[in-house]
Amino acid sequence: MEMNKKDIIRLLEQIAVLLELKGENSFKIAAYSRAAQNIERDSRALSEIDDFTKIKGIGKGTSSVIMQYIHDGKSEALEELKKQVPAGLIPLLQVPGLGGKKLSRLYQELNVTDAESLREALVSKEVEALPGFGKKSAEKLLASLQEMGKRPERLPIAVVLPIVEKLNQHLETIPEIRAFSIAGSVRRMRETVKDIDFIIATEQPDIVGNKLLDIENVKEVIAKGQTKVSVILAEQYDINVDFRMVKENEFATTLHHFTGSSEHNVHMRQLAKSHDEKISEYGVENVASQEILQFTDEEQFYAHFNLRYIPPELREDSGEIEAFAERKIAEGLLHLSHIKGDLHMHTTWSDGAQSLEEMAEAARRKGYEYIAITDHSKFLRVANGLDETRLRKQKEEINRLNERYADLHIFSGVEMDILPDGSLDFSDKFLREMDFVIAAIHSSFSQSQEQIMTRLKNAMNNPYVSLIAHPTGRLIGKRDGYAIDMEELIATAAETNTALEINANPNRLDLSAAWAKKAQEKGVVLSIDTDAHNYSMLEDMKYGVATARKGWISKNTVMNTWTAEKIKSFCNHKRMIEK
DNA sequence: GCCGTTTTCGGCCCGACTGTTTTCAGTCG
Repeated sequence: MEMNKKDIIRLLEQIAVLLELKGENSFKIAAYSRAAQNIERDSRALSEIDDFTKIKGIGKGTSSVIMQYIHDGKSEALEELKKQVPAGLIPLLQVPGLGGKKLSRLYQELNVTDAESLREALVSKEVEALPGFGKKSAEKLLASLQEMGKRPERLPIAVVLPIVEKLNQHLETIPEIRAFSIAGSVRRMRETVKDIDFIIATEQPDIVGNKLLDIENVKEVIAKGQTKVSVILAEQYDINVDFRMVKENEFATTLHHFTGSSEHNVHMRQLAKSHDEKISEYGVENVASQEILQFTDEEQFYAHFNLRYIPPELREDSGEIEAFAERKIAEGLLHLSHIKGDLHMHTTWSDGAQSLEEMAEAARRKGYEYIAITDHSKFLRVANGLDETRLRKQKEEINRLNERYADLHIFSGVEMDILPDGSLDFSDKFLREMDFVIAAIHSSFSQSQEQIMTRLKNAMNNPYVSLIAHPTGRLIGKRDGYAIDMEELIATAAETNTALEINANPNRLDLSAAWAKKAQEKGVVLSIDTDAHNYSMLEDMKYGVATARKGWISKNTVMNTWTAEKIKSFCNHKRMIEK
């Protein structure tokens, strides 16, 4: 069996979960998950790693487990654990209130092996008779067992962002709030999130706490105290929202703490510890003097540790703490204010809601220097795709607008379909008339990887195609996208001078942060575009930028931070060399 | 299980909360 890194990572993670269920020493468990993490983070392919013990966090033990797995195609350590721990216990780790230790005891003493046998043991009151458990915990467990499976464990960020927006507006109206901020994985711009966290600075937690309960769609109040209000909102799905209330001088450290990731926090705390300091959500304590330092904002907090401000998107403990000790990386990182235009949007000519002129006016109001109008091509009938005649007509209108605007340049573009047979929707002869050609797949998603790659490579090898839109076709939490060999796509993009898109629509975020990072490493140019079908979708740019930042993308990599002139020469360059 | 100018043992991030306990273990973020 051909083994890859993902297999190794899965092996180590499986071992960690099974050890947890055995109630093993938590540091041993952590050692396996850390090993998995560090392998994932290592940019080398499996075949390029000759000595695993050279990777941090991997010693003799883990290394020999890995080597045996690679050599034999199976792992004795894993098989042994699987014999000791029933597979049905694994999903039960997700039940709130159940960790490895308790589950392990339920298995050993009551022979609980899956959700059904747990339910039986709860109903028959065997669980509450067990020392360390009790009536109350049994009731809670039964309740959360019923809730399980009613909704996906993590929600796509696109589902959550509008709710966060609504909460932001509600918090704005409470005068007793001195400052507030979203925290948690939403602030870090993870693709999926479990709950919503807000940090609130206030001197009047009682009043604020009451006003928080006025939020629309509160279905249940889980907790309401001096420091924390926790509610469940009944939105499209039920979602848990935690509000943490602290004093103003604790706000920065609390925000940092609850923004996470927990791996980032652990690393920061290790750093502090090496200076004889202790980080908690309330401040940084000097262990010797017991003096507690507080900060007016996160910038100061990081500065205390001689670090540049690390943006939330990067806080995943993937090397950011070392990197932001340097000025260079912090300053090269992309920022929303660097974006000069949007190179992918639709109008009423195809399936957009606003006219060409309306979209142009909206872009001017945003202060953009340029946009590309990229309506669908003729193949996409359902979207009223444009043929050659209509595109030429549209170009006339664009020319008229370009004459009128001194402050905005409009590229006459098209989002051209890559057809199922691998051909393109327009001839080279016609494409030459267009300023900016995007190619994209909108059909036959279920083709083999070979067919999909042939289509994409045909498009990238075309001298007039400057950009591949939403390269994987995924919809987060809804659709995986087509079968694609990303390494090959990135290599071809680099070879052919074709840019790849980070589609900013929060349902897509395609390329993902991780792939965008790989693409940048290989020298591929990126474009961050909203694919807007109406005014308000132009505002999605911030999510695209956040995704790029999560992938450590620097300003220079992104073509829509360039001048219009530079974009023109990028497109022309490809046309020249490939003629 | 990993790690080490306090190196072969004894740590490993910190604090709150909960329920079960007479002083704490387990879970969570």
